[in-house]
Amino acid sequence: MRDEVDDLVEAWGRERGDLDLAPVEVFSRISRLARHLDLARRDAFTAHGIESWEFDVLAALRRAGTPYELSPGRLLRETLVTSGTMTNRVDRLTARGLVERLPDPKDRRGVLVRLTAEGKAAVDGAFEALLAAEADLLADLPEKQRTQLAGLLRSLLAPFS
Amino acid sequence: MRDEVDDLVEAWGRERGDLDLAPVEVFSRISRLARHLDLARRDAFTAHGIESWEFDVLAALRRAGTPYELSPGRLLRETLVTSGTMTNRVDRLTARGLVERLPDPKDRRGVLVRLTAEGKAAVDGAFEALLAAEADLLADLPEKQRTQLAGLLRSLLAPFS
DNA sequence: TGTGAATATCTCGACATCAAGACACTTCGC
DNA sequence: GCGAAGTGTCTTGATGTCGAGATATTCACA
Repeated sequence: MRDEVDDLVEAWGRERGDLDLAPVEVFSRISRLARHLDLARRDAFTAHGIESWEFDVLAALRRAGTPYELSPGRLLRETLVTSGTMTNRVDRLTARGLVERLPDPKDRRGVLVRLTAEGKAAVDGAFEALLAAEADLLADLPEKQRTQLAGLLRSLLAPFS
Repeated sequence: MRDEVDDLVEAWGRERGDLDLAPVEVFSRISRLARHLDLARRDAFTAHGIESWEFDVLAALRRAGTPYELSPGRLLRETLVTSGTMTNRVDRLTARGLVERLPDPKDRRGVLVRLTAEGKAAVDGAFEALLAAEADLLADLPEKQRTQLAGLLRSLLAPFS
């Protein structure tokens, strides 16, 4: 079975046969899979009427557990965006009624963002759709190999944490 | 060895113990690795005075082989951006002297984008730096496992091609 | 050869993001 | 307690990308 990266490596090999292209075999596939995955996510979420960035924020709140509240600062660290972006996102999610802003009782500088009942329903539905779509992509991979893959990826990712 | 995704899966497991989170173990790691890799790429390229988007375009031309010419249309398919974006990118690369635009002798609607000598030197240097940085990230992974990982990723990616 | 569909590129307006700075409140040391 | 440094959030301006539309040329076919 051949993929796009085989072509990529072949082309580079023709032009730069002096280089060891082994890293490309791994990292180029990771980048491309991430791009395809983004599109698959987008599709899965569209069916549930939410966008990827909305899911990122709602999912962080959902994972926090009841009462589903986090500060904007915490949210931006979870989702790796800047504060200006998070302000904008919370604005739009508030306008859609999926979250609400409340003053932080412990710190009068601060604000808490809380999932509404609709927000919780939306994120739960979207997450199930995402898992289903992802499970499809993995359907051809036997469980043993899937576990092996997860383990290898973990060993690459762990140094960053 | 534990990574960020172990935490993520643990949090979801607390909240949604009813769901099979196996896909997250694979795809969330792929997404996160892609993000970290982007940053590593950025760093490697910065040392060579070019940006990631510049590399994407220059590398497509470089891989095409002499005379290092491709049409804007071909470039946008290679790099997965829209035509408006490619026009803008070619403008900026032309301003930097890394590529030049020439009329397509075969099709008077068309244009060819050609790598200049400086462009070729820039992309070759940047690619070597990228390979070195990526090799570092793989340093702890024995060759056998690296090959195994590449193969597993290929089997996920191939269906998209 | 002429006509309409397809193709190739560029232009333009909208928009999400980032980065830097402003503002309010809190915390810590004296 | 008082002042300075730190923290948390929001505002603002710049920028890169997308998407739709405009223009020019080529292609298919009658």
